[in-house]
This record gives sequence, structure tokens and C-alpha cells, in this order.
Amino acid sequence: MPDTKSPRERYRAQVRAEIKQHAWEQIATAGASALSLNAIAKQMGMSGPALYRYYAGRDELITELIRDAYQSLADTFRATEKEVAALARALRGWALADPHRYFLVYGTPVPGYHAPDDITAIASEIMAPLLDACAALAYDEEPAPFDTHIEAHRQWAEGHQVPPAVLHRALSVWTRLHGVLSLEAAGHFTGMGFDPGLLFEAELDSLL
Amino acid sequence: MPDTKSPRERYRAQVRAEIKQHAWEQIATAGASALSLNAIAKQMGMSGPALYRYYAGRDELITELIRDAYQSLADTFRATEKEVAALARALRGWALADPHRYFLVYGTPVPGYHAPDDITAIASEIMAPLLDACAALAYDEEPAPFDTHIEAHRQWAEGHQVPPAVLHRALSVWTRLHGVLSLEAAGHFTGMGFDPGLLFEAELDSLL
DNA sequence: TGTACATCAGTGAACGCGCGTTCACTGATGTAC
DNA sequence: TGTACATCAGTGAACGCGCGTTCACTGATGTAC
Repeated sequence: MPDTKSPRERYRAQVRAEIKQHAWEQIATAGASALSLNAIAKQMGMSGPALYRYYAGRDELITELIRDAYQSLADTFRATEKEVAALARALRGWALADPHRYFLVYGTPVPGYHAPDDITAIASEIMAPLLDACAALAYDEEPAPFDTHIEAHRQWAEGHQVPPAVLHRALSVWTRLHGVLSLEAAGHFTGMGFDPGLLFEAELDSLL
Repeated sequence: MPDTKSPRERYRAQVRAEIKQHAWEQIATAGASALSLNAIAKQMGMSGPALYRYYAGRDELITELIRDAYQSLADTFRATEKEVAALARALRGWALADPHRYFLVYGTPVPGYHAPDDITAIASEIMAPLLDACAALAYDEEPAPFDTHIEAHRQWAEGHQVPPAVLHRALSVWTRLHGVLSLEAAGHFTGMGFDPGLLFEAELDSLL
């Protein structure tokens, strides 16, 4: 009985991975919009058309890169303790390990690009551990006006039986951490002198 | 005695403005990386090389667009009451009025692009009213650990004699508002159902 | 007011480039008997 | 184990495209006497 994966399938998967790896390097040096199949092929010592054996075109490759980016964050969260501070620091590590991957997920949207359904599914897979971790926090403040609004619009947290204050908190965690991280990754703090990591911790403190 | 601006100078300024206007439209529909001098020329009913009478090249045009984006935010702040809530709402209005202009300032950085000095000068011109407004807030909490760190790295707030808690607050205002705004402008809230404006107000409340 | 000249906006042709993508093909790899 | 065949990875040529940018030029506009 032959292996479920034939040698050819194995090889295909390997070359596809190598293509993606070169694509990431190219994005890191020249930005996502400069991604070029021909340039990748040249870098791999192949002719341009050869890549069409592996990807239907440029768009399919970019979509897969975006999907992989989302998936890697989801995987990171899955491997992290379901506690807000732990998730926050995991997010920061993930973002700074490869800022271009981070920006592919949360950066300037590509005009006209619409994410396929499976990517939005991964997006809510990312939100889930955050909601669970926020549910474990203590809530001693009075409820904010936004809580009643979010109570009425909670379908994005489908399946999570948590009070509205938890939904609110999860959104604050998301936006506050993203605020520091995106400015840091974009280099807007360089030259200001302070340590962005400490500002990140201070913002994290505001959420616990 | 002739006018200080000759008719030719007037005309030049007018055409430069028209070029920039078409550039913005192009950025809005196809993104900043797709900006093309030839396409702008065609849109204006001119031949491509004609634009070289007005801009030395593509880079000079992009740099001027970025400068104008920074400047328009600085102007918006100058025309706004120096109060945190007012500045915050002015920022949101400015950002959502033209998300691509916002992303040109705060979005994914262009790899290899380094802003000229006068742009970083405008950047601190933007920070100034925020610092002043934060100085007018009440501070009843105990000082955060980050305050002592920012006290030691405050050269970016040169000329502002404010306590470290104010520096800290200004950074929090900047990052928290940017966190909500950038995710909203990038469309990450679409499909979630809630009103991003109310989340923005809730984050603003956390800062007052 | 009229003429001679200088300035300069805009044109069209041309350069070289890299892009995505197609196509017919060669040659190596794997499969079936 | 050996041979015949099918599969499929990769090539090279070609297509049309739009890009930034240069250059020598035409012709209109403004200036000086």
C-alpha cells in the first residue's frame, strides 16, 4: 500500500512552501505591492512560467500568504495560556517577529481586495481565546454606556456566553494593543527615545 | 510694480495642485503603490512627460502628498479647541474623511522610504496641541511605572514643561485612538455589527 | 502700440525595463504490466 | 527486473502592457525696447 502522499505530492508541497518563503522575503524588502512572480522565479533559479504549475497566478499566492498570516496568529494564540497578559505578549512577539506579516493582516487594506470566507473564519478563531481570557478578568467598575450598545450587537461573539462588559473589554484589548503595536512596527516611535515595550506593558496594565 | 506672483507662477501652482488632486483620486481607488505619473497625465488629458515640468519624478510627488497629509492634520488640530475630546473627534473626522490620506501618514510604511526632516517637524507640530490638552486634564490615579521611564526619555516633548504623567497620557491618547481608528478605517469592524464611533467614544472616555 | 526676442509649457518619439500570462515543447520521473 | 507508457515539472519564446524617464522639437505666452 503506497503512502497517502505520493512523492510528487510531497515535492509539490515543498516547492509551494519554497515559493512562499521567497515571497515573504520579497515582501519584507520591497513591500507587499511589489510582490512579483517573475522575481520569485528568478530568485529560485527557475523560469517565470514554471510557477504557474504551483499557483494559478499572483492573486492566489497573495491570498495564501494572507491566509497563512492569519493562521500563524491563530496558532500562536492556541499555543498560549488563555490569559490576557499572556495573549497580549504573544501578540506582540508575533507582530514584531515579522512586521510585514503583521501588516498583511492589520495594515493598510489593499483596495479592491476582499478576503475569502475561510480567512474571516480564522479571524474569529483569533478572537475566541481573547474573549475567554477577558471573561476571566475581574470587573469592578461601573458598566460603560458602550456595554449596552455592544450587548445589542454581539453576533460576532456567537457562542460566547459572556456579559457585555467582557465583549467591551475584548474590543479594548484588541484596539489598544493594536494601537501601540502598529505605531511601533511602522516606526513612528523611532527617534522619540522611549522603549515601546514599556508603553505596551503600560497599555496592557490599563486593561487588567 | 508687478505682482509678486507672475501669471506663470500662478499657473504652475494651479497645475501642480491639479496633479495632486488626481494623484489623491488614484490613491483612493488603487492604493498608494499604484500611483503612476503616466496615468495622472492621461487623466488630465496631457502627455506623460509634461508632468516633469512640475515634479522631478514620482518620488517627489509622493513625498509632497505625504507632506500635505501631515500638514492637513496639523492644520486641523490648529483649528480645533485644545481639549482632548475635541482633538480626538477632530482626528477621527480627519481620518475618516479620507482614509487613504490617513494611511499615508499612519499606515504600513513604504519599505526604504525615509521621511525628510520637514515632515518630522510637522509630526511634532501635531503632537504639541495633544500635549497641551493632556496637561489640562485631572490626574488622580497613582503614577504608573511607565511614568518614570518616560521622564527619562522626554526629548521628543522638548519645550513642554509638563509632568511625566502628562507625557504618558498623551502617548496613550495617541495609541488608543489610533488603535480604534486604524482598525475601523481598514474595515476590520465591518460585519461585526456594532458602531465603531461608539467604541471610539468609549476609548476616549478611558482617557479623560 | 508694435516689433524682436526670450521663456517655457507641452508634444511625440524613443529607450529599456519588468510585469503577468499563454503556449507548444522537452525531458525527467513515476506507474503498470 | 525490465520495458512501454503516462504524467507532469520546467523551459524558452512570445504577447501586450504600462511604467519612469530622456530628448529634441513646436508653439504659445510673456517681456523689453
